[in-house]
Amino acid sequence: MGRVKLQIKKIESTTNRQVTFSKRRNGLIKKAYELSVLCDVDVALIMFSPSGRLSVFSGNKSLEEIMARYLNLPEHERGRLHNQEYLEKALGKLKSEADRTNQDVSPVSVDSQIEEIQQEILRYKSQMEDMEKKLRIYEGDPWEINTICEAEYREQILEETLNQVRARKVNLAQQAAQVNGFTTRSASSIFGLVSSSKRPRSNSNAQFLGSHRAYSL
Amino acid sequence: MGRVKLQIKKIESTTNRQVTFSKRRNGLIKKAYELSVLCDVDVALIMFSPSGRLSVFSGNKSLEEIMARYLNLPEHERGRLHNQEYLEKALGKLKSEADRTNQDVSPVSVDSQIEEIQQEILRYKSQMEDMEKKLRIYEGDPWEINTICEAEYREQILEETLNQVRARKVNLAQQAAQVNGFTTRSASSIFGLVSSSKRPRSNSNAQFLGSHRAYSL
DNA sequence: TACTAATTATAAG
DNA sequence: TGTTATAAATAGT
Repeated sequence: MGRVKLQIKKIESTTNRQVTFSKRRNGLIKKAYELSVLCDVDVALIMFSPSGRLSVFSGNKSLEEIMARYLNLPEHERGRLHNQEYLEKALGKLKSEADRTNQDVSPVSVDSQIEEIQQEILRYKSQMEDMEKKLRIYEGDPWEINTICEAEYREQILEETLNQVRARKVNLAQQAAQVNGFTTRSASSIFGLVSSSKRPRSNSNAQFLGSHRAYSL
Repeated sequence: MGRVKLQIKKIESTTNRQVTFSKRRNGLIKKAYELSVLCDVDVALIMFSPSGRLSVFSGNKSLEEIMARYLNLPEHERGRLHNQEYLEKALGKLKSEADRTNQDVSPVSVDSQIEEIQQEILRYKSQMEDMEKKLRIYEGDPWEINTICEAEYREQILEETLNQVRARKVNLAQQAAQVNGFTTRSASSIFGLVSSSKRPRSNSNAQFLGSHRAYSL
């Protein structure tokens, strides 16, 4: 779509590429959004421009949730052939090309756009409900727990978190002790010392897979 | 694009929804592909249909690579506000459009509707920020805590919550024991016994119990 | 699945 | 950034 038909290959002109990126990125996100709403599909979309700039979209479920779901899939279900499938289809289509005629006129239905936005708000709502659910684990009234099993589940999560926080406290205390021991260091080196304290390597990507860990806020 | 303008909301007819999904899914993948080539962008796209069927696209880099890059980003760079960004842009467009076409039929004040919606979005935004702040206490990465004081604060809250949950567990266990001791009771009276167990006056972190109670789950 | 009318996206300016 | 002519996507059939 545009004044001329564009070949699908890297746009050489940098500025042109940037402009096109900006436009198409918005278009892609819009399409992803429409698909997620129209067809009730969970969509996750991540884009990294060459300059490293990140763009992201996800539907009602969070990006992390969708990625976790993908990662938890059995290997064979996340086959690597999807792109190829598409490319082959595209090639086939390429073989049978036809042309058409166009007409214009483009009335704008503000109302429908409003509805669109209202839908978006609904999605916000559902995101919030997600967070509510998570928050309930921590802040929810314990007296509303009705099974021992549920109580133990909450207990376990809380214990885990508590242990982590305690570990961090110890870690911070150690750092403080070290800093006290070397007061001749320049402020900058002290700061470097403090901020560079390493966190233990998170094993595997398990950290992303746990339900309540999915959000790191 | 089609014979009629389609409202962006879930398509009710199942078959219709499936057809639309199939078409738009291909369209979206094609767009993603074009963007990745034209602009040399890494794109990752994951879709889960309601029936659980997976569709996937990624550019030259693998999906896993892109996801890993995303997940390794500093927390604050993957904020949850991208949708909002889109939303606000859409609103802005809407407004200017309404202004441009305000000479034709517009019985209901479109502007006021928009303002209303904007207010609602702001409300959501601030509520979500609130919740995120709270959630951070529990789920926030402990390794981002930078002062012992803060660690102790979190520790205290977690301990309190944990104690409450444990108390509730004990309470539930006692109830279970009682029920076992009186199996001749009618089911209804047992149920009454369980649900009527009194809670001690909630102490301490009642401060948190306000906002999220508004929602029932 | 293929067609076509109508909508939507976007390349160029 | 906003506009316009044209290409592309797609809803209904």
